[in-house]
Amino acid sequence: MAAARQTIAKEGFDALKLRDLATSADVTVPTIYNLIGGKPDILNLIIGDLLTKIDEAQANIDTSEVEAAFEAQIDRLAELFATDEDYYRAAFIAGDRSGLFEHDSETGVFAKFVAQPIAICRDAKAKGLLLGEISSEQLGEHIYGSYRLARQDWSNGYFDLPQFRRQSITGVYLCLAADAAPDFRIRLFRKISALQ
Amino acid sequence: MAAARQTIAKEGFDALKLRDLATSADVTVPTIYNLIGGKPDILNLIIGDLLTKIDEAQANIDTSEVEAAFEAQIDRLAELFATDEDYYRAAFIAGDRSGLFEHDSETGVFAKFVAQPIAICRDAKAKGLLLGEISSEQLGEHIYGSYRLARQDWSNGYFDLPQFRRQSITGVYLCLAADAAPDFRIRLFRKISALQ
DNA sequence: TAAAATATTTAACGCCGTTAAAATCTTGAG
DNA sequence: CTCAAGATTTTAACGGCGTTAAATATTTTA
Repeated sequence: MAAARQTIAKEGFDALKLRDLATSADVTVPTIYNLIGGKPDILNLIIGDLLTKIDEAQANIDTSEVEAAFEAQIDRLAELFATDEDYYRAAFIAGDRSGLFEHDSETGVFAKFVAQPIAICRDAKAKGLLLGEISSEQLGEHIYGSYRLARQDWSNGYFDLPQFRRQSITGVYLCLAADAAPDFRIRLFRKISALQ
Repeated sequence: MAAARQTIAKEGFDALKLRDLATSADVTVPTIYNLIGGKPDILNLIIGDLLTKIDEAQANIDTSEVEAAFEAQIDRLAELFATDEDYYRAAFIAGDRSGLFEHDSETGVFAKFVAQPIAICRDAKAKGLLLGEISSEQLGEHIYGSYRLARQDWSNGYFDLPQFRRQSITGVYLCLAADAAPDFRIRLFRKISALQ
């Protein structure tokens, strides 16, 4: 698996050939089938590893302050991705291709991650930062969408990690500003301008 | 090419085998190579066709009214996709995989399409609908992002065309509301609630 | 009508994921 | 310690894929 990680990181998932992998791990191809399985199984292990790492990165984030909460989530992810950028890019591409982030499943990845921004939005509404003219569900879904799009654009190689961070946070603040009460909105305007 | 379109529409791009294609077009495989080229060339023709159709769909849209302009753009696209949903889904997936929408190229697809919402935002600012606290470039880019994400989610099969329309338009209105002047903002709130 | 140019097909190559069956190594009872 | 039973690894091959050189058939041109 270490050899697979390295190959995927350097050359992408499609470049991973079982014969090459066997050579670099000093075994033969059927041994890989015996120990791990075929290519889809390798993919599943990579995706499982990805999700574990993301969960670890998102654990114990203080959500008491709205802006800090969102920024911390994104910063933690950016830091995680930076530890092995090629690998995480490849892992996300593999995940995207295998429909990892489909919306329907109640217990799926999407449902799990979209719940966080929705909860923070509810909190912000309770604090009077948001007007409540737009439902927390709609707002949270689009906030998560901002992150998802930036993440995809980064993993497709359209831009680098610093820009992933900028785009994500700008998107989050933009969504919040849509429903923000006057003072909070002005604060968001400043932050968005600073991110340009 | 008609046979290729049909196969891609029904079974996706990966399911397109040159031998099957040759059989269904009543020629042999090397004839395909002679007339069209290899698999990447077929992909390029599909993508070219896709872009042409999109251009046609977006031509002659009245941009004098802000909300109507955005809604018309999205509705025209949704109508186009509806004419052969499987095919357009497959074509977009092929396009995404070949890096069709990369951001950097000055003359690329991204630069071309992102220019439209930016222009409409400038117009809205001039009309006093937007405050101008957020730059038209930032706003336009995120508006285009809302559409892009919804389009990707649709083409990945995460939701259907009606929801593509809903998600796109909600995203656009959300971005606009972030920088909207009071009256315009209230109008957008109503539209967003209605779309829920 | 014959030769030149073009178009199509035959037949094969190399690469891929995958797997049955043989060979090797490990384990445990007598 | 020995040797059969079990688990592991390797050998060798299969079928399917995109691709292409070379032979064949067709069309065009002089």
